[in-house]
Amino acid sequence: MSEIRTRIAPSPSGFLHVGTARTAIINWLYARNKGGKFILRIEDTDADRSSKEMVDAICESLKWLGLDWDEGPYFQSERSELYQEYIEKLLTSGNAYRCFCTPDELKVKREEARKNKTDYKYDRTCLKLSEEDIQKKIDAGEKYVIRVKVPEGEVRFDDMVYGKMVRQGKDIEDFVVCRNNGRPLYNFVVVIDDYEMRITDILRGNDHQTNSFKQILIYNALGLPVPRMGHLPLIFDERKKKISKRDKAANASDYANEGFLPEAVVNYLSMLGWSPKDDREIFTIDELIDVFDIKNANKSNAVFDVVKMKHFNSEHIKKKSNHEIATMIAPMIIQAGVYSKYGLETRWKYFMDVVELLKDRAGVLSDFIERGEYFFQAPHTYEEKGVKKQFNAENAERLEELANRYEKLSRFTHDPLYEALKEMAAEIDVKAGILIHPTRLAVTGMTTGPGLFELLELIGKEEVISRMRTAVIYIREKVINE
RNA sequence: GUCCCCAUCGUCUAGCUCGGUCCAGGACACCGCCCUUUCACGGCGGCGACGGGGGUUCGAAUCCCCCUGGGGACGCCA
Repeated sequence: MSEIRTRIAPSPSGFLHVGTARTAIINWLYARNKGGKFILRIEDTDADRSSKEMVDAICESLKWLGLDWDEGPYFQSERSELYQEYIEKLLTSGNAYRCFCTPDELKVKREEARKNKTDYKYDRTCLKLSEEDIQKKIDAGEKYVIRVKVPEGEVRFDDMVYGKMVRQGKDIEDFVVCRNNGRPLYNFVVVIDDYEMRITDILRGNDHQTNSFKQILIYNALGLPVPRMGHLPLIFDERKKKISKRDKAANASDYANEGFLPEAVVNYLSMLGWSPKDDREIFTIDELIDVFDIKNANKSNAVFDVVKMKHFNSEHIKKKSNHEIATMIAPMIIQAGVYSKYGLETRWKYFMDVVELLKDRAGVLSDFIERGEYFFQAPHTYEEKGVKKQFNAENAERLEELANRYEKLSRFTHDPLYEALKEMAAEIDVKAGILIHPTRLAVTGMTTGPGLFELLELIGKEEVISRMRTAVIYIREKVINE
C-alpha cells in the first residue's frame, strides 16, 4: 500500500478557524497514526481576500498546536500555469464549456428563481452556443468563465465517515471552474492540487459534502484517480449553527493567550465529532495518535463547549511538571508586571513551589497569575466581601497579636505556624478558623486559596509579618473612618 | 425552492455493525454529603436522554417505513 498523504488547506482570509483547526488535527492524527505525511497548502486563489499576515498567523497557530507538516506550505497562487493546462484539457475533451453570461445576468435569474420559490440552476444558455458564436464572442473580446458540463447519471463515492454517498447529476448545476479573468476557482484547483500532491485521503468538514461530488466530476472528466474522502461533522456554537468567525471560540489563535495548553486544545477538539469509543477522554498527544481511527468518527454535529475545554485544560495542567508550567507562565508574569524576569530567575525554586500550590486549582494558565499574584507582591487591595466580614477592630487586635507571636517563631514552617495559631485560638477561646480567615485576607488579599500555613511558609516570615501589620493599620484607619 | 446529511441526558459521548447482558454507561456542568481553616482537589451520591408514530420480532435505543426536528450546500468565496 502506498504512503498515506493527507493535507490541511486553509484559506488565508482570516485567523485559524476552530473548524479548520479540528480538521487539521484529524488529518494530522490520521497521517501520524498511519506513518503518512501531512501537507500544508494555502488556498489563496482568491487574492482579494488573502493576506500574508493571515498566512503567518495560521502557520503560527498550527505550530502552536503542535501540528507539524511534512511538506509545504504550498501556495495555490504560485501554481497558475499548472491549472491552465488542466482547464485546457477539460475544454478540449468537451467536459467544460465557455459561458459568456455576465454576473449581472445571472444574478437576475437567481433572484427571480428565489422570488418564485423555485430551484435555481444555471440554465445552460451558453452550452447551446455554436462554434462560430463562441469564436465571434471571443474575437469581440467578450469575457467568459468556464463551466463544467455536468453529465447525467449518478455520482457516488464511499465516504470514510458517512458511508455510501450518491447524488444525481441532474441536481448539480454546471459550476464554474475558471473566472472570467482566467483565474481558476476552488473546486477545480483543489482537485488538481490534491492530484499533483498525491493526496490519498481527504478529510474535511461536511460543509464540503456537495463540493466533493463536484470534485469527483472533475477527477472523472480528467481521468484522474479519486482519493479517499471523508467528511467530519461540523462544530457548532451554542445556538447550534456552524461556528462563525464572530464566535468567541472561533479563533484557535486566541486559545494560547487565554491560557490553554496546546495539547489540551488538540485533545478537546479531537473529541468533537470523534471518540475512542470507550470511557477515556483525557489523552496525551502520543496516546491520541496511537488510538486514533477514522472509523470512530461521529456523524452528528457537535457543540463547542469552552467549559469542558477548560476541564481538559486543567487535566493537562496536572500532567505537567512544575518546571514546565513555571516556564510557560513566567513570560505571562513578567508581562503582567507581577514580577521581574530577574526575580523569577533568582527565585526559581520558590516559583516552582508556588506552582505546586496552585496547580490543582488552575483551569487555565492565567489562573496562576490571577490567583497567585500575592506570592510575588503584597496585595494592593483586599477582597471586598472579605473586608466586610473580617476586617473589624476586634480582628485587628487579633492580627496584631498573632503577628507578634509569629515574629517570635524560630522555624517559620507549616507545623509551628499552625501550632502557634491554634494555641492563640485556644487562649482567646475561638475556633482556629476565626483567626485563619482574617490572616489569609491580610496576607493574600483574597478569601480563598491554598492551605494557609503552606502559603505562609512559602511567602516567608518577614513578608508575612509585614503584611499582617499593614493590614492592621489598614483596618484601624478604615474603622476610624466609619 | 432543490439536493445532501444527521437524530441517546443541557453539552460531549458509549451502546446501534452481530436486537435480549440497557428500567441505557461515562464525562462536563449543576445539586447534595464527606474530607477540611476557605475555595479548590479528592471521595460518595443525586438530577438528567433513546424526538413522535407505525411496523418486523417472543423481545428494539439497536432493523424497516413515515412524520417531525435540526444542520449543511446550492457564488466568477474557500
